[in-house]
Amino acid sequence: MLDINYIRENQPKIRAAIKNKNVKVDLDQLLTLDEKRRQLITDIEGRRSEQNRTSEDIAKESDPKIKQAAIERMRELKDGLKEAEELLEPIQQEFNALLLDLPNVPLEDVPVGADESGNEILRSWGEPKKFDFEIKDHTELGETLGLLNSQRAAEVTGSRFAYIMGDLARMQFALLQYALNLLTSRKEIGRIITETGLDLPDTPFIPVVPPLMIRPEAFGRMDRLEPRDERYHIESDDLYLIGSAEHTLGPLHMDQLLKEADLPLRYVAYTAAFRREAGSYGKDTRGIIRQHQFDKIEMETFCLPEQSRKEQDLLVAIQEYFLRDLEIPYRVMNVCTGDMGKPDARQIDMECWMPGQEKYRETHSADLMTDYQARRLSTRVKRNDGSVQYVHMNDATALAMGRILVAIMENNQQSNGKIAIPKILIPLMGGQESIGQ
RNA sequence: GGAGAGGUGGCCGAGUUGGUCGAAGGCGACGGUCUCGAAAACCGUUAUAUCUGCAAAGGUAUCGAGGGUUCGAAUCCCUCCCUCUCCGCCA
Repeated sequence: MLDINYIRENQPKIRAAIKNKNVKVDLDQLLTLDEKRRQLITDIEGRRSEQNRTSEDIAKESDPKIKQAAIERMRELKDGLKEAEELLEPIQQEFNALLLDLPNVPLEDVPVGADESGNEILRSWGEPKKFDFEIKDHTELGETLGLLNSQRAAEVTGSRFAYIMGDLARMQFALLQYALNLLTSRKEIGRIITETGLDLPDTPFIPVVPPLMIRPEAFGRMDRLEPRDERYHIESDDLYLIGSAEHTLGPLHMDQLLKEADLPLRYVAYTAAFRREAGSYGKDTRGIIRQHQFDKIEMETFCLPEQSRKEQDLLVAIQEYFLRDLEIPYRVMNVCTGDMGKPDARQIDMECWMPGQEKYRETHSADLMTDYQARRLSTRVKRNDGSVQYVHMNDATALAMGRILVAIMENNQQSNGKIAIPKILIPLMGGQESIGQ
């Protein structure tokens, strides 16, 4: 949600954001309603003011005649007030709805574009691997080595589910251990900050095991309830399954007023993520690139407004650090206006090279929400000077298990059919160097 | 699932015979006195949102949410939501 004062004063910017993000919201209607709404509010508050004064007079007045006259006046005021309030209500409702529909405004360096093709490559690392043998994609590797069973999962649960088994399952836990070790270490975070040249506190991430279900209200306040088609809903309890740990990490501080000294707050969670993948029929039907359920390590941070941009850069730096450690070729994408999320002010994606598809595929995302979510959630910070501001929020993938496993499997496959375990994970897998006997 | 208690400001916590209660008190935070400095002590300040306004300032709303009674509601009535405790069940 945007600040109505900001909207009034920055109409060209908002118009551009609506257009570039390819959203349909009637800004003129919003502004008209705002005008009407404020007129009515001024009128109503004037009446209330008189009501309050008269009420005090009644309490103090001893002359029964005057008192009776005042009571009569109060009755009149009450009726007039009711009328005015009934006039305001529908206007306020439509106003609120339109306000919530407005997307966040992209930052200046976000490329303008209609869709994925407008995304900008910021940089890339590593070369797409060349193999001197016939390569397999992860599906084939997984089936051959007994690491994936989609057939059985389809029978037990349905399509887009899989059993991840054996050493691949062990690798998932090794990845978890590896990422958690790094993110919870003040020293490591400090090192990444220094190496990246960012001027930020070295606050480590607080590990969290959050709820996997969420109430519609909290979901809505995160602005993630829509598109509802994409969500799993448990009707008996009116709860939704989260599509990302972000969904229950973000509302961790809703309706709270934090202290400046509390920030930044950095959280990392490991959860399953549930997505219905409505409208993506036929896309990525093979393997585990696109699943209804996948495990993900997710970072979510709350910080001071003036630091949020750097904070996002830090999250991106961490993602790159992971991918380099894992020796996976990747590129960093500056996601364009038409492809980014509604609450995002800036979205950076990581794309990993997937030899099985001969393509870069999205594995990570880093979203800077500025104060857009915080305003809905009412997560504020009391600054040292006494002023109150909305915090800025960032969320970013640490490691999305399905896709990162795919990247490792396909990039590390060897001519003998085995999969080399990334060096960084070997100690976490008991010294084992490859998968497949 | 059964029974009970409760939801008040950054936090804790008074206030329920309806008016002068945005709300005592404590803690915290901030400013000051004292000190070389700090602690302690003492003095003072300290909610949020919104509307009008260039500002100064003022108005309005907010005691879980919504509705009702009343000239007037944190206080009374109704509905809903949430939390906690005990019992049952259970990893």
